[in-house]
Amino acid sequence: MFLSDKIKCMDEGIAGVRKAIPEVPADVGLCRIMLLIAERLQAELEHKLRPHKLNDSEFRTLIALFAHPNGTSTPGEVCLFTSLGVTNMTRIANALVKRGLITRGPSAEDRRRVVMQITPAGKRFVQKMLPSMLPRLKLLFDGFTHNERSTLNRLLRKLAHNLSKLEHTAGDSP
Amino acid sequence: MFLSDKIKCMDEGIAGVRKAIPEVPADVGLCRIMLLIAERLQAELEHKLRPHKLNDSEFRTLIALFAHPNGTSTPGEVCLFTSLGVTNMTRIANALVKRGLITRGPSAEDRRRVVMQITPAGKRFVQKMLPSMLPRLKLLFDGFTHNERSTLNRLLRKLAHNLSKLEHTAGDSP
DNA sequence: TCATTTTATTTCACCAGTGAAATATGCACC
DNA sequence: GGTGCATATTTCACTGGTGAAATAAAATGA
Repeated sequence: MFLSDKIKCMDEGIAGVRKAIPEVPADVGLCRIMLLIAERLQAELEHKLRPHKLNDSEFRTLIALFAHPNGTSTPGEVCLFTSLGVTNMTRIANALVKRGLITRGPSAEDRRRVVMQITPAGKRFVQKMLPSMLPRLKLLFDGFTHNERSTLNRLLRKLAHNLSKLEHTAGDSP
Repeated sequence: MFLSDKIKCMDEGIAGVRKAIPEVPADVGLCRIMLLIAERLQAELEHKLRPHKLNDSEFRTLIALFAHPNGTSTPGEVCLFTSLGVTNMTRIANALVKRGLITRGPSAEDRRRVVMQITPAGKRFVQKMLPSMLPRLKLLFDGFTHNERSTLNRLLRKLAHNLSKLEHTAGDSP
């Protein structure tokens, strides 16, 4: 089922709810559409990776190492850049090691730490893979003017800012 | 860690990648920000539900039934409105039945089908729960003008349209 | 009518993320 | 120099989504 059909159904559904409980604002539609888009976007990102038996988390991890000086970093630091949970990193790194795209070993300076390093094969993979994703990315923003892109960017960051403020407040007060 | 910090780290990370591979466009940041927002938005939605031992999927299902004539529908139809996979519906319905919020039984007209019906307790739950989520939703769009909301809506739908077009094309051609 | 196809739901095995707790090391302060 | 706190990684049990296949009941049509 296509995303546009899902959105149509969602619109209908929300219209029904708002008829039953009129104080529900139209903004819930905005939220739901973002969730649907994100879901589909994630699927789109994984589309190219699947044939190579990698998922998006693993790819992000690989890219984080790629973009790092010496191609080395530690699990905790990689998680900062990728927004992945540290507890997932063990499994993700295992998978990448098994695929020969990174190596992993104990750190010399701090024996609590582990250093992950991208291998030459890993670098080649990123350098081949990343550009091959760009045409579809271009299509994704097809018809967007420069202005629209920057407006979208601004509005999303504004929303993110509000979300961050919400994180501070417990939220079950009144 | 707050969403705004995650976004800051993500921005840094992408800047690093773009320095290494300059043909990577800034649009990847737009994509990642949407994914981060969606993730956080989902968490926000589930925040209120968690004390009641429901997750968002279960709540959406309940609402779909609530908004339906007679409060009855079938798993397949509910999935249309909620964008949930049919295979999840069995588990979700099981949970809602156990909580006494819906009933489930065989259909009289078509014995392949199952009818799900919201119970009075389920209706009460929705009527109490939904309005209690509105204050935080209001905060979420705090500072957004009417115009900004509709622009965001328009741009997201435009993006969704492009995503739908991508779904048609296989995508691994050149 | 009876064989084929379509539709609806369920089951199952698998993948991926999460929080809490375990483990191990480093660091600071007395 | 040992005690207690902080940091880094891992393990584990649990939750939730997915696709493929099983099951069962219509619908189609020769």
